[in-house]
Amino acid sequence: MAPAKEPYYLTTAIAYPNGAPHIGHVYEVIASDAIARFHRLEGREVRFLTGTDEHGLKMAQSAAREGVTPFEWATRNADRFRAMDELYGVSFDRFIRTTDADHIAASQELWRRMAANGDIYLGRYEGWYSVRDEAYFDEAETTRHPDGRRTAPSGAPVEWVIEESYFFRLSAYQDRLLKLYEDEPGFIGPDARRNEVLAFVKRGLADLSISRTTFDWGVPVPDDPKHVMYVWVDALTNYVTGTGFPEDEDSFRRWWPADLHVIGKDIIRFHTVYWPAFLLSAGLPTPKRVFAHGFLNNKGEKMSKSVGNVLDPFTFAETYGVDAVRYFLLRETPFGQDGSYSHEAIVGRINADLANDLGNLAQRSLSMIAKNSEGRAPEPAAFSEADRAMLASVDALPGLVRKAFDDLALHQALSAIWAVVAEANRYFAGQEPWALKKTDPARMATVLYVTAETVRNVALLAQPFTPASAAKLLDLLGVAEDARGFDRLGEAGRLAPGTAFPAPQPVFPRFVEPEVAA
RNA sequence: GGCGGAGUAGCUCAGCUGGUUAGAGCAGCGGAAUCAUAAUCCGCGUGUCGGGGGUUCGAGUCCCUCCUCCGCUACCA
Repeated sequence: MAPAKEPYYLTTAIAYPNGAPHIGHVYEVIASDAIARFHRLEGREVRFLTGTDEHGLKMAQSAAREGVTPFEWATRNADRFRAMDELYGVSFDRFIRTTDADHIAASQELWRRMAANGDIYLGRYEGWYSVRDEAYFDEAETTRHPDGRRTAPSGAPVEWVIEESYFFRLSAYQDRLLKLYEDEPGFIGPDARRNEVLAFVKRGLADLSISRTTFDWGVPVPDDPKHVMYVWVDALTNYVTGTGFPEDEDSFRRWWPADLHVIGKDIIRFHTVYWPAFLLSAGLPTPKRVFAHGFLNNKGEKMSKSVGNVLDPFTFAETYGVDAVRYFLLRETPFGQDGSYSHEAIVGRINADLANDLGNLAQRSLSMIAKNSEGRAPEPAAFSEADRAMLASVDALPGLVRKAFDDLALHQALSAIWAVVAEANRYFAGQEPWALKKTDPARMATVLYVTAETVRNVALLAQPFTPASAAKLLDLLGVAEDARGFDRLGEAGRLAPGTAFPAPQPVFPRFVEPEVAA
């Protein structure tokens, strides 16, 4: 029996369900999903958490506008996020909602521990407050108009508000945070983001206002229910709630600290400054890694509702197919950098990489096997130099893919896999099995075997990225469902000659432009 | 302003601690093949490596300077 492997716990950021999900949400969850699937295929026990962040003034305001309770409003939208996750094959283990009872309990427990450590005190927060923005602004940020009105950068009116508020003694954590960044250089990725955070913390930290009294849609502060927690305190806590904290201690100890938080680049500070400080204060371990992905642009332009170029994930999947979208988003953009979407780009990837390179490679080799090998895995003769070179490239792949996942360079994993697909097409064309059919059938069988074995390995490694299509490919190769883990890569799982294959059928369809109505 | 990142073929980008004729994919052009989802394979690039200066036997790769773009510069997330 293989030695037990370390469990792996990863999370996405939780989405603020104050509207419909957009393609940026898809990007984050499928990248996280690929990582989760990768580790499961490696034989690790994985826990994958995603969900929604449902408190805060904006949710309450939207609900009021819709004439429903905040919880009803949150539920309506959370359901759409969950439906989107399910549509895209996101293999989460729990979809957490910050309105879940156990989460509210966990948030209050974390608060109590921070308070017990002397890091929470009651103070007063005052400043120029914009109700619409739900934010305070520095005086310098506001604009004073000739008629005496004062407005926020957004144009929303601001008023001078004095609010009783609990504060978190963030200022006390500067040195400990800097030590954390130094001791664990991989804590923040990519490196450029790490530099930003480092610079930010070195400038000095002020205490953080962590409660509100101006609205009540939030987690009540323990022993002082006229305060609700600042949304981020409660939101960040979801990551420990997801492990069973504080009730289920065994589960908590098993999964915490998280191996990875996948987040957008806009919320780095919350995850790499506030969150570890909260945890240190509460006496809990800090997560091992926080990785910030970039944003997706539409043809180089920011997506925004006002520009009207926001992509609807449901339409997107319907147009191109779930696996095609997953492949495109993870292949086209180096993970951690901003990416760009365009119809031409995605169609190029679908047709060139998926349909032509891999889909057609599978189809041309499998249909020859169907016709010339009785639909069974061929019996190879002695391997030639070319065969050995092909298989050597195949067997080198797992190492490259593992390295790429270690670095969270998902695009490099795909690039390495598809380099082998390209090599296989060269190998196949060079060996000309269709000509060998007449001159040297044994040799033909060997070439077909090597090609099928190559496709098997490629399909195994493609599972984290295009799970449904990879499964179809493995079905076509007669690979049993319990023989699809990464322990079957290479020699350990070589196709057994004589294995029956079902009739081949295309796995990756070409994208054909719809007829334009005249 | 300060800190950080980036500027390499039409497009998207690789190029680690300086070293033979600067690479890949896509697009384009020409050819081959016909097993295959008209897919595949082979061949074809005179690129001021943002500008200028410098160090060096030798720089896309180091130093200086200038230009352009982007991110961060706290309590909106």
